[in-house]
Amino acid sequence: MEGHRLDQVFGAVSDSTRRAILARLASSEARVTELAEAFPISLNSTSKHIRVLERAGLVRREVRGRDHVLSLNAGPLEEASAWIEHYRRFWDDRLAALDTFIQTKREQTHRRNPR
Amino acid sequence: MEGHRLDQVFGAVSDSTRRAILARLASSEARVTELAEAFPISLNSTSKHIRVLERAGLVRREVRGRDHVLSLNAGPLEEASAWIEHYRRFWDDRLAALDTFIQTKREQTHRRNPR
DNA sequence: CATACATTCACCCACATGGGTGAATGTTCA
DNA sequence: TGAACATTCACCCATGTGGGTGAATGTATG
Repeated sequence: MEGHRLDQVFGAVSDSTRRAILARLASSEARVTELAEAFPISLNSTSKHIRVLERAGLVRREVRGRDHVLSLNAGPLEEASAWIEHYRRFWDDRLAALDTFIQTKREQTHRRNPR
Repeated sequence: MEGHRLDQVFGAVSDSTRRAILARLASSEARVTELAEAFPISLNSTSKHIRVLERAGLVRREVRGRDHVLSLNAGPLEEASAWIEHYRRFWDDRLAALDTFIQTKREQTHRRNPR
């Protein structure tokens, strides 16, 4: 089955630690160690999470000497957003149709039992 | 780390087979076997995928005799959408700020080197 | 009742992942 | 150069998952 990129993006944000990392990076860029200190997991675990986010294109890395500075890149969320919105639109339409149906039913009932 | 529901929703849609199942269910409800026939995986694999989608609340099951009829429930995508939109908004703001910055820089340059 | 059909359950396998520890590598700086 | 620091690499472990097969369960129907 195709869809490699969406797999990675959705997979990356399906972990709450990684979502927290993204939230942290939204306020400002940070080093790996800084991120590790902000969460109750080891430095190495943090490093792995960052790699997952990087693979999905959601985090960019700039090596400055011995520091690796991470920053948020929300670009890849574009496609994910489009995918979700498609279903939300479908859903809204479906709810609207249901509403129309109920409305019609009610009118029919009124016609059959007037007041 | 909290965030259980988003984990399940994002995790569910991070697999392209499951996204295909959702796409199929968007056109009409279907039985487990019907879905299994539509994809190059076994009936049992399909059943497992459906369970994942059900756990995330994206698919509802109605048992009619010996048939289990699945239907799409896009409701849980609401929260997922909100999460993504938050970052997209951040991203748009950031791009706008960058644009303003470039604009300002350009004006400064013009002031320094007038025509 | 007996049979066919729909679905799940109970396993198996290979592989990814989220967590950890300790060592290796690379960079800064006194 | 040598020491301190930042990060990754190479492992280990438990668990989940995507795939499979074969048996068990439950329902419909001749």
